[in-house]
Amino acid sequence: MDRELECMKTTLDVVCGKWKAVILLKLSTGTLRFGEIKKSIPLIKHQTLIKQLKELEGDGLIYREAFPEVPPKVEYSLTDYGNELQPLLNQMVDWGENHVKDHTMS
Amino acid sequence: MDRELECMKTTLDVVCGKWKAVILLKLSTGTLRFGEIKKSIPLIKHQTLIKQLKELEGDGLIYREAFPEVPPKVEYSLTDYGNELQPLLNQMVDWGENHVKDHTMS
DNA sequence: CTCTATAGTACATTAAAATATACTACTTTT
DNA sequence: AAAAGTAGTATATTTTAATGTACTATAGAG
Repeated sequence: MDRELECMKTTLDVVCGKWKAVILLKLSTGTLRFGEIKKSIPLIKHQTLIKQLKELEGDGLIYREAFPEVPPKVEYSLTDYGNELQPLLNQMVDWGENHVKDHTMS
Repeated sequence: MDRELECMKTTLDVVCGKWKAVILLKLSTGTLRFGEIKKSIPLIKHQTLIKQLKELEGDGLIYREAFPEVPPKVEYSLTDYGNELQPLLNQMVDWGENHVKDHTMS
């Protein structure tokens, strides 16, 4: 088919959840616990975060490590695969930087 | 709030429709008619394309020019604003290039 | 003995996106 | 006179994504 289209679609499918790129961005500075991610993205809903983390893990972009403690402790970090997204993430921030205006969040 | 998050969200909201980035990519090589875009993205549905084009136009990323002919002729092209997305679009293709595998389209 | 803290699960509901189907306008071609 | 071609509109339906609410486990603090 159309190789370029196929490549674009691959990226699009992996990165374009409502908050996925934001989550990846947060993790790009290092490992974070579930609660830390949540706090750093105030508008994300609990269930939504859980779901997107699962999908990102399923796509091999992030790594999940659960510690057998009480209360539970779970750390998330980028895989090498996910790390390769960094230039893209930065580019996204850059474009937004120049075009964010009266953009209201939801 | 969090500036970086806000910028990322701006970009995410504008680019992340199911086919938006693909449409922008197609237009990045020049003006195309509605039917040409449609043919170049075989899996996109008629209504979906119409809707995404409208949203892209509403977001100021593409320009729509309708010619008063019969049958109708409508051309789409990137605005300057949309053109600034090119580095990002290329980056998306690049990442996909390295990670497209058994990716099945839908 | 009760309360707090964390990272979930389970289930129901709502909202949004995608899809399907049918129809339109007007000119040119057959 | 009928058919084809383009870029839509209108409407209904289905699919997917996002939310909301309630509940769980268990150690340590008080």
